[in-house]
Amino acid sequence: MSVLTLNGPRAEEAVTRLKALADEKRLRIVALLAGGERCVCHLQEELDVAQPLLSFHLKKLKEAGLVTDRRDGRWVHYSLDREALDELREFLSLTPVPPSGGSVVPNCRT
Amino acid sequence: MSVLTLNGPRAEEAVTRLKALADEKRLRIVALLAGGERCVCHLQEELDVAQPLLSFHLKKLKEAGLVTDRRDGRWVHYSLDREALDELREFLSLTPVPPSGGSVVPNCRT
DNA sequence: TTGACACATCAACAGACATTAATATCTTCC
DNA sequence: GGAAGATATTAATGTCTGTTGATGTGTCAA
Repeated sequence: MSVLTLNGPRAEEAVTRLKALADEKRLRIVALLAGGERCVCHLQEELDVAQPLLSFHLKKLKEAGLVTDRRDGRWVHYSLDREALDELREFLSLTPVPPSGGSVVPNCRT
Repeated sequence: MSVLTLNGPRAEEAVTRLKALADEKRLRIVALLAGGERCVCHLQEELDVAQPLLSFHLKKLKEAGLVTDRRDGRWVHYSLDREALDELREFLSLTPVPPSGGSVVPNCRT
């Protein structure tokens, strides 16, 4: 009975990534990065957000593995990790779980 | 011009749904419902979670439009709204945003 | 080396969220 | 009608998260 209980590292990672995306500002950051690499100053201008706050959000996305950063002199450039995003989308395809025929369910006959 | 700033109702809805999914218990609920309709008592048994807490999580999912409920006598059966989930997955395909060629970006030449 | 710039981190606070226990609502059965 | 079962709601509480202002770190240029 391969019941997909959805525990384990894959689910944990998915929750982390979903949490990272479940914020309007971070979603806009990701949308911008979907257009290609952007430096922080660029993002700051586009999003009209305080610099420490932007740094905070970028850190969240980075910790979730959704973006990567690259230092170039004074500037730091962020990119979207498309593979990570695709992984998440595939995860949300949710392979069906058959009703557990074995266990005795209370009264309802579902 | 057509810069996908990712505001508007679609993004709002996406954030709501992502928030709803960004929780381990709710993700497990959704995974179970991916196998078909389930009554609350069934979910309660499978998830080993207090009844009011389960009710709370189901409400979140319902408010996000990810599940629907159906009363049958004493029991309430929940189902996954596959269409809503597919919409979200499509949303995460993130149509690329071209770098804003017009605006003057500070110093970096990204 | 000094100052200016780009970005990250820290400390503190406010609001949001998950959890629990108690209670309410709705339905069925006697 | 009254009791019992299934589910939802409420209030109270602790924890997490987003936000802000101050400060730290790394890099370039003079």
